[in-house]
Amino acid sequence: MVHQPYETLIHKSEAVDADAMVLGLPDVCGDQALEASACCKRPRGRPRAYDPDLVLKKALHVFWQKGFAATSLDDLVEATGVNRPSLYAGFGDKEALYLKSMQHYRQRISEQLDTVLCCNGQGDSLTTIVGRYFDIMIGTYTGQSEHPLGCAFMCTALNEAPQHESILEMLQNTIEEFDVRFERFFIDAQTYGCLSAQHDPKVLAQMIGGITANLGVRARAGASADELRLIAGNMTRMLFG
Amino acid sequence: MVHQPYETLIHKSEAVDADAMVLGLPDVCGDQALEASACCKRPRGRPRAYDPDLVLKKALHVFWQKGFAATSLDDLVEATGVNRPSLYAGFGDKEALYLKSMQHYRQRISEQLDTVLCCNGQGDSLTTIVGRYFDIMIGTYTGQSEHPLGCAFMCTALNEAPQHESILEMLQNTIEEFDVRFERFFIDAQTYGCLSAQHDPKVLAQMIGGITANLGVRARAGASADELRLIAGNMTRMLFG
DNA sequence: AAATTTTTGTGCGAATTGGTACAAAAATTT
DNA sequence: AAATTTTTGTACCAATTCGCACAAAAATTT
Repeated sequence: MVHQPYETLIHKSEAVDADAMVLGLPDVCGDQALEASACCKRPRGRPRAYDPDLVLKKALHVFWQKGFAATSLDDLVEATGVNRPSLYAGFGDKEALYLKSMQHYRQRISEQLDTVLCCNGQGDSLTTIVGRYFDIMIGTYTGQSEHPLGCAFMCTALNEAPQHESILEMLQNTIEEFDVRFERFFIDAQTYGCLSAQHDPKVLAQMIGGITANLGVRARAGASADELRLIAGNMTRMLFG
Repeated sequence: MVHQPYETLIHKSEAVDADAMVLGLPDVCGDQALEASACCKRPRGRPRAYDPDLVLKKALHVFWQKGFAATSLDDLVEATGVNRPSLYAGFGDKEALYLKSMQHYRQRISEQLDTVLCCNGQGDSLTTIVGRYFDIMIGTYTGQSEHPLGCAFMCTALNEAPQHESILEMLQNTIEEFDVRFERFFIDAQTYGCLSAQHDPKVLAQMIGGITANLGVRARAGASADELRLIAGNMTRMLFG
């Protein structure tokens, strides 16, 4: 079996990558992937000349800047330093590579949020925690380039959603994950007495989503991190202050 | 002077179209455009076989669905029924046509909002007016196709902004116009006693922007008009109720 | 009716696109 | 060392891309 990224062939139109992330599956589909993750012993054939995670990071940056459709394989080859057939063998076609890059992005943010978004009633106040959350998002929205790139999901995935079933599903999963995460957070906050029972956690979560969306949009339109922090602060104060 | 859409050649990287809309200039650049708008007498050459506004509307629909980059001129020719050189002569290149289509979209919404977004203290309550605003937006976000297309600006213009100066500027203008409009609305509401002086109109306007963004995103991800109305209602109640 | 002006429509062409065939290379296994 | 397995790199292909040249068509003006 050579040059057959079977993973993408099978799961193409399912919410693979979301599940893959949850299950911790590798996001490379070459033949070396399985054995490499199963055991530390080096696999059989010629070793891969690139670091898959680094490639995904670099690919993400191109997609983030130019969008999915306007990013050519030549762009990706140039940015990653990996030539075309290797990209193909390792990650599947352009769409699969995009999905994996976006999962990379999603997971990176997800891990950051894990360290911050936790309310057990003993740590900082709700507004402090939410403020920290916004700082993280503002950081990713403005810190990728000299020109702020905004939210990768809203700025690139939304555009493709109607034409690419798999991207639409990833988008839906991401929104759902976001909602659930914040709903749980606010429920916890209520049980630990950090938030009055008057508030509806679901609605608050959607509110956070709206503010986040606002920040992501304004960043892409050129707003600086300082401007965004000001906006986020105003919003947070209005909601909880 | 034949087949020279001079308008686009000159103003390419300025915020033409935004100004053009404000000034009421025509969004066709063929040679018949000027005289046709100046006087009702028919211009000199062969008459145009298409209705410019209808073409923009049809072009918008394609851009809205597929995004700017993934929309080919063949798509546009097929959707509008106007062949390639005529599109070119009438509207300029693909980017110019996209900009004009988006201005069409923006103006259409703007006119709808004019009829609703007015607070003189004698009509309906603030929540009623805001509710009507959201109904309009939800209508445009879900009413263009069997599958909801979301917000055309967020879903397509955001994607292109870093690569196309003119699209970025249009985006900035649109955001600015939105903010100003709602800030004024809330200031009026305060002067007429419909809104307590505690609220900051600027922050409230950004809040509305956030909620709107949220709706636009969720629509593109497949949310129905009913779901969106529920969300908008919850948000509105949290802010003003 | 001839001249002029503008739009239309066919058809093309240079460039770019995504994807792949195939042999060489680099590792492990026997 | 020979065989096997996997990745790499060159080169290429068919399809599509955007934009335009040029003549025919349809109107007004002289």
